Amino acid sequence: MPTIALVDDDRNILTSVSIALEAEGYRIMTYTDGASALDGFKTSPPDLAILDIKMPRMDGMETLRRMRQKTDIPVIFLTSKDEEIDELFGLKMGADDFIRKPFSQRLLVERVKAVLRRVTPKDGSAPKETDAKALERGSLRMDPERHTCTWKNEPVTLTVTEFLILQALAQRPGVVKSRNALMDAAYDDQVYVDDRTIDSHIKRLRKKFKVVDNDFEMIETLYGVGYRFKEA
Amino acid sequence: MPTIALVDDDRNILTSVSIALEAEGYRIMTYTDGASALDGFKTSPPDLAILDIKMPRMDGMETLRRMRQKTDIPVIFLTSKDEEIDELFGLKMGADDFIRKPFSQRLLVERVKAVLRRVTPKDGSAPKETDAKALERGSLRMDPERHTCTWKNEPVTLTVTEFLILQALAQRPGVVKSRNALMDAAYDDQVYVDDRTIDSHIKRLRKKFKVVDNDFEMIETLYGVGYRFKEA
DNA sequence: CATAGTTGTTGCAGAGATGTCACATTTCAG
DNA sequence: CTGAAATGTGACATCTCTGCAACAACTATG
Repeated sequence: MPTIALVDDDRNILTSVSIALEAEGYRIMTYTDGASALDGFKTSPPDLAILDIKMPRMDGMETLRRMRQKTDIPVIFLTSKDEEIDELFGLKMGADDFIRKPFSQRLLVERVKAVLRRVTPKDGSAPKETDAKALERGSLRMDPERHTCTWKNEPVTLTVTEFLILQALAQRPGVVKSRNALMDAAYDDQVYVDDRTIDSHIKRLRKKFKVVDNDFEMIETLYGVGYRFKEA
Repeated sequence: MPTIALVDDDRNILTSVSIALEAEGYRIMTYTDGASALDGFKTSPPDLAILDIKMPRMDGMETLRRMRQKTDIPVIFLTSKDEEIDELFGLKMGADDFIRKPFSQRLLVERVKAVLRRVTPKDGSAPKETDAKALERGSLRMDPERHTCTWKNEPVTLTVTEFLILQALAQRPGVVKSRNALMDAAYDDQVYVDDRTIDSHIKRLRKKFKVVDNDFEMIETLYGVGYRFKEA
């Protein structure tokens, strides 16, 4: 069963929503502020996060922004009536849904199900690692639809293979990808190339980024393991 | 009679619009969220989809985004007064029309008819891609109804195929279209032509535009990916 | 039926991308 | 510290993709 993270400074909401969702069989993790939530996500990332948009210390927006630097965990925002403006911004940040307070338990459960259904294809098809979704990781931006890539707003021209490899790396910053994993990301199944080929592409990627930023060091090498995109 | 899919979380709208459109003789399918709509489209694709842009907010956009990866079913968005910004975004995503809430039944029916008229050639042949709405992208103007095309107010005479291909490209500036995507746009389903054929048409398009503007460079080639119309 | 216009295909040359190799350099275990 | 293994790097041959032009088939039209 999917795990759902609940982030809200209002403990009443925390408990009531927990009960409602647990009744549906979901596993719930609760946090009272964005910072600790982000912390918790590191060790045990949920399948879905429900964020209160208005929290002390770090609000929902900021929490989402930081989350998006590392993952694509779907997010549902809890908003008040008078926070409509934020929704537009949230949309841009990659929020998946909004629920206006006050809300019924039933509505919430429905929305949660809807988002999860959308994100997880129910048929047994392998969850596509490489989504056609635009990516933003710190100063890196990639848009598969447009086949564009920018670093610190400077355009970087990548070839198809380079694009796919970088995408696979940037998808999960801080996570090591073996050369085989990168091959899977860049080539059709049944196509096998030498390990060292990946090295070449990494070399070319680094080179291209150094042109626009001489201090570019985002692609790290893990001796004997693979490569990873540096965590923000 | 054409089938129209209606996607909105507000059941009042769902029923009232259904009634209005059914009165015109259309077959209606209703969904309360984007996910189930996409699901339904798989088995029975409609001729037109009307999406509420903020079912939950993201859902309209996201639904369209996912639709556009597979089909070119025309889409009309329902938006609120204060969502002007979204229209720009929606246009980028490839929406065909927008209707502001609140709207009259008569207006809605009119728009639906207009979009369907453009998209569906009067004979029973399969609807091609191409939203037949007049298009204006920077200095480019295309009017499918009149089959006219101008660049910087200078007329450019295009053949049917050329027109369709350019239209597909200009529809979403900055977005790469693979040769296959362009074929889908220009030909009936099940018609396959050589990749190089697209190249030929691109060549002819470029040539024709160069006649009126020697510096015309709007059609970009992306090695190994496809073509794209330069973003404004 | 003739003609002008349109369209799909083909071949080729040039440009670009890619995989591999050889060699330099780094890392790591012992 | 030392050697083996892994990685960085530049060069290069190969392969792929694209632009172009020519051509033949096809279509519409009168």
